[in-house]
Amino acid sequence: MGKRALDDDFDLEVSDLEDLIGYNLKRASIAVQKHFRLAVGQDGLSARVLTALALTVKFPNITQSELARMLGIERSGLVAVVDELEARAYLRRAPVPGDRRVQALIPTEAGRAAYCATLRLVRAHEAELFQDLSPDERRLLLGLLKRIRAAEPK
Amino acid sequence: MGKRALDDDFDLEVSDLEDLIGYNLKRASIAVQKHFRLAVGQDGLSARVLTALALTVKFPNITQSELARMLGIERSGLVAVVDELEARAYLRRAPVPGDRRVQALIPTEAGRAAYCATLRLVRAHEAELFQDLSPDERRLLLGLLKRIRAAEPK
DNA sequence: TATTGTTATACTCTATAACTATA
DNA sequence: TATAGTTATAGAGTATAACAATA
Repeated sequence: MGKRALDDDFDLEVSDLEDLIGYNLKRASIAVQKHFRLAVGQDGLSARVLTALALTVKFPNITQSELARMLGIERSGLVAVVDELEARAYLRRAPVPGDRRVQALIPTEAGRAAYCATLRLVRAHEAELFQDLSPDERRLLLGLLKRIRAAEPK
Repeated sequence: MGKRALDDDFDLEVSDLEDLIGYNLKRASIAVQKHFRLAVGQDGLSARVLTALALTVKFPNITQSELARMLGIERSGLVAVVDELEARAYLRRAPVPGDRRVQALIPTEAGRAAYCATLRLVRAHEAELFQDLSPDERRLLLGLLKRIRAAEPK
């Protein structure tokens, strides 16, 4: 057993999973999403459907390709999401004059209302879950997370 | 259109997805995991298999039920993980004298070496990915994430 | 040729329920 | 009856590849 092996053992002592940002990020994200599901309920929108609805409300007439790019998923994966939102009558696929390949996504009044209602639930859920973080700490955390997101590969 | 609707619109203006901690947490986590997979390579351990190996190295003779509880997943989901680690000869399932229901997980020398090597890759990946966060900022982030994890429901 | 939406398909991660062998 | 490990199965969520319609 040479110095190399000893160094390895030392590394094991002083640094493990709990010191990795990625590990803590994932566990924290899972914790928040569990709480999210409890907050929006059994029949509530899933996180990914909510984000799709949010972007449709924010950018009416967005196309599915644009939406997929913003969400960071493939076009193919978005079909089921838009199907669900259309089945709930929260948006409709509308033809675009001038390019018959494209379907514009247009939120309905019910869609906007559902978005506002769900967002209110989610804000309440975050207020409760993060109650022992001060406003300064929340702002700090948000800023750090955005900087990490900005370093995303590809 | 009464005051209620106007308030909703105002809320929409000042607060959207980008202000939610949960949304940023998930996107940041996805970004880090993408980078993680690039760092460990095609044949490298996945994050969940690495965490199982890490806990086996840290707590030799741990049982699968204990490991599942620590990882926050069901016993059933752990079987494939332990199968993979055993197939790689990184650990073995060993009978426990006194209770023939239990299988203790014992890391092999190759398992400890693989854990050290992978952890070194992961630390390099985090050092690169988080290079524009100062040491203070990283410590701060870790602390905030741990406090969020501590609030996990159930 | 390239792009949009779509289908088919598969893989990862996770959960629930039921089985077996023990205790 | 309760527990440990296991199997079978299903459901999200995602990705790749291919296709038809259109540009």
